[in-house]
Amino acid sequence: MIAVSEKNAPSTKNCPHNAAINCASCRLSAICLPLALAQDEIVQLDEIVQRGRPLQKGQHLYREGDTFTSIYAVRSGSVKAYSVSDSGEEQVTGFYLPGEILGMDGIGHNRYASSAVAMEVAAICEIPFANIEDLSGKLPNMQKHFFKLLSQEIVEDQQHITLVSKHTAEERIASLLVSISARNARRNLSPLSFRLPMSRTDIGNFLGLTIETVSRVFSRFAKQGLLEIDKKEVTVLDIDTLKRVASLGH
Amino acid sequence: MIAVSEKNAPSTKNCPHNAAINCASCRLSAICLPLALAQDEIVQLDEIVQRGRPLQKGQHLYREGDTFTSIYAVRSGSVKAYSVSDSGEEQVTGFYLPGEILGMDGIGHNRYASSAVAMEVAAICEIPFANIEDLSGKLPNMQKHFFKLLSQEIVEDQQHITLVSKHTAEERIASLLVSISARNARRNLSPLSFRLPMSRTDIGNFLGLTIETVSRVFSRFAKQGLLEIDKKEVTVLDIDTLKRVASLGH
DNA sequence: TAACGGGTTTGATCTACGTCAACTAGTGAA
DNA sequence: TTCACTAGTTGACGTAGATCAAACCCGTTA
Repeated sequence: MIAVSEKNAPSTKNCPHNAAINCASCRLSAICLPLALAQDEIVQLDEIVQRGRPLQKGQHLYREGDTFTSIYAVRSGSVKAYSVSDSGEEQVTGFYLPGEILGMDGIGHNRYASSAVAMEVAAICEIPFANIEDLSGKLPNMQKHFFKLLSQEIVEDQQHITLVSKHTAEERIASLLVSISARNARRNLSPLSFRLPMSRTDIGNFLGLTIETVSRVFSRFAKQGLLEIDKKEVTVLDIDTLKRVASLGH
Repeated sequence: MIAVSEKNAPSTKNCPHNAAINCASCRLSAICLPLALAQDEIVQLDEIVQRGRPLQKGQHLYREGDTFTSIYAVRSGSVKAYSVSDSGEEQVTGFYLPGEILGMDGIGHNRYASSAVAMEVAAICEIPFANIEDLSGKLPNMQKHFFKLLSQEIVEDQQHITLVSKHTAEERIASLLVSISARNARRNLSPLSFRLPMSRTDIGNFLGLTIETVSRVFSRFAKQGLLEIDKKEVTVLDIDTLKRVASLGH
């Protein structure tokens, strides 16, 4: 909500984080919401999308318990979602990169079930959910796409359950690296050389490991020649082995 | 698909598993799909619901990879869903009791992402998804309800991730027991005395534990006077402590 | 220049749970 | 009755990863 309420503020038009004026011309259109829509339908989507000024690192997009109003698409930068359980411990529930949608956990109870915070400067598109519901009633493509999106998130979460409940530390971390690599490839970025936007603490929390274990596994992978890692900068040297480790049962 | 294709076979009309002829008169209507619909809308839902002959224990409702056609509501008995990863190991993804909906993981890619098998004799309602999409386009209540259902499953899966990645064996098992107890209460069954429909193996798999650990924790809970357990028959003696253990951070 | 603080790495030790193995209790077949 | 088979329990022991503890790195501030 914060910092994304104003539409198309003139002063931000030339900022790289605001390059897209509309969905049709957005370079992410092939992987983001427009993906499933026809040309004329994208225009209708475009009318309900609100583009705000970029979030700074550490700024929240929404907080757990806030009244649910909108879902969000990442346009640039990256966002992490996390929830805090009754017992007070934090659980990182996801990392969101450009073209990815977050906030859908709020639909079920009209309150966000998690908080979302920028891990670096990030530009976000806000899409009010009431408008999505309207549009979904009119455009079968839109309805179908949202059913699919939600369902896919269920499947991904279930795969993540398998990952954290049945796989070793090495498999979990290889899996995360392969996932980020593939998501970069989708955006035509290098799948072998990239910067991890999240801290070791976030990685550990997301994967159900301690920060020390994360650090040790990175070191071990480097020693084995699978990758080079300098702080957050990763260069994958042997993606095939990494993929094998990632999908190894044990 | 198997065994649920024929509609209202006359021979099953008097079977207890076929007590409901329609959604409006079904004793689960308050917790199942009709929950969100108006009287006249339930009639429309009713027209697309297919009620089949009961599944026997061990029979599959659908299998991972099958073309997605329908979602299912449990009318009696119980069903477990599980998926098999590339690496071959099984992951139990959920247990479904009367009034609960399964199969929604198939929407995303037009194939079921898991298999569903009856854990005991079970009556199932099949609802073709194409009809749900049609109806959702016409009835905003229906669309809204399905968005909510899907979103709630996301939130539950994320809570399950927290459970298996951050909680001890005792907390996980207490949590499962409290969940089953609450779901029984919703159906006006005793929350303190019930039969677990699933095996120790299934419980362990679902919670990311071995069968031995499950067994030991049950024994420990019994020794501490929290419950009595005889094979699958559970009597909860101290639900408050059990709930405390279930939501304990550590 | 030093002092500070957050994020990260590395080593030493501990522990919850997994693994392996033996045993019990049903259940059903012949 | 015995045999076989499956599900569950219990005990002894091993281990992956947690915990505890130092130290390091690198901006920032004083």
